[in-house]
Amino acid sequence: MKTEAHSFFDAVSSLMALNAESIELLSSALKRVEFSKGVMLVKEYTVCDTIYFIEKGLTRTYYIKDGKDVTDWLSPENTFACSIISFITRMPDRRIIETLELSVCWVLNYYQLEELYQQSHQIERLGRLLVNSGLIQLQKRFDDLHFASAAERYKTMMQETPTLLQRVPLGIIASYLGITQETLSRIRSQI
Amino acid sequence: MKTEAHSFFDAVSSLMALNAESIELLSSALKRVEFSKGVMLVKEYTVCDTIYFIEKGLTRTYYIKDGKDVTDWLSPENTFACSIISFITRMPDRRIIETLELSVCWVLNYYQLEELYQQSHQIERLGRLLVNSGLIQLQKRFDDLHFASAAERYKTMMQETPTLLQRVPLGIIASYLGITQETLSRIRSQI
DNA sequence: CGTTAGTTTGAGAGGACTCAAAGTCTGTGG
DNA sequence: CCACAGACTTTGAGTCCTCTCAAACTAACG
Repeated sequence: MKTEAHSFFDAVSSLMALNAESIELLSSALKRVEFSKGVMLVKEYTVCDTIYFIEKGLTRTYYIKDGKDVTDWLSPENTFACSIISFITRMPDRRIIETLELSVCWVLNYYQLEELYQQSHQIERLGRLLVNSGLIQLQKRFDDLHFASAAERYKTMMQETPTLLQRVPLGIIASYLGITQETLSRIRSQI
Repeated sequence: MKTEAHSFFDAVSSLMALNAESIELLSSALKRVEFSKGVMLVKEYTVCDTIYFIEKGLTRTYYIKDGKDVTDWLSPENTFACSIISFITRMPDRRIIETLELSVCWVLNYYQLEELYQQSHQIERLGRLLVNSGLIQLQKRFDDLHFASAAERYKTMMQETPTLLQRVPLGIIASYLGITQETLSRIRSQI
């Protein structure tokens, strides 16, 4: 048995309790990998075969729209990074994932995960619950973008993920919030 | 065995093949209900205990933000309607679901579904795949809202769901797209 | 045929954008 | 330990998109 992936199991324990067999199966599928800052984990227009659980560090998922850099998602420690549309549909996607800091990840391969789903009802359930929680997070960000002003969105982020604001460059935060960096700078100066 | 829920099984067949047992289990859990136009299926600030599969008709999910009506989701035939955050988290949510047309639905109760998940690995898998496809739809709308102009969003909708534009009042479409109805009216007059 | 729901049009205000330039911070090499 | 380069942030001016408020118009329904 490999080194136990503590942080991964800690994180998913809030969703459900796993029995020894499931832990064993997952442990042998999870691989620990370290990446230095600025490494591209998923390339543009490729099929994403990997889920990254971030034990330490930070990644961002972004794409290029009309020559401009759009930050889709930020994944700090104890969260997941994945080019989710590509992972699910098995089609290439424009999303790129890169590390913003030196990062330690537990990686899970698509085909291995599919096998685990076949073998284990419990892991299939865990998969469902993980997607559930992803859906909720996305829905919350969607609501925020839907009818909140730039300043409201920034305030939401100050409440929800204040640490990210200190670790991530302003331009990336701005794009994550759906505004320009000049606008964000001005919002910030008024608070 | 109850009347078979043809349209439901047709819709999910693209996700996976179900064996006879799963079909039997789901059939006995699904209940067919008709609602006239303008009926509230889920009330504001309640826990949503039901998934609605729309066989015929149309619902919208919306909430009131600062006294204004925000349309979150539209569910035409062969899609699902659910106050998803509430359904998953079991917490009350501001989202309201109402019918916009006379509608025929197959309804699935939260607790019955949980039982089915316990009993059947295959149904658990179906649940996971359904959430997957919900996540993809939401991600696409999120992308659209993130860095596309009002006109671009309208054009996307013309491509993706043109029939909705003819069935749903302009004010609701506008709010679904995250703009005011006056702006949408002006965009439309320029095309 | 009147009432209500839905849509369009107008004028003015304001938020966010673009382009441009000036600061500020930080790490590295001399 | 300083100086400089490159990355990041702020500030300014002008423009444009979208909003608000108000009013007129149109369609649908009982």
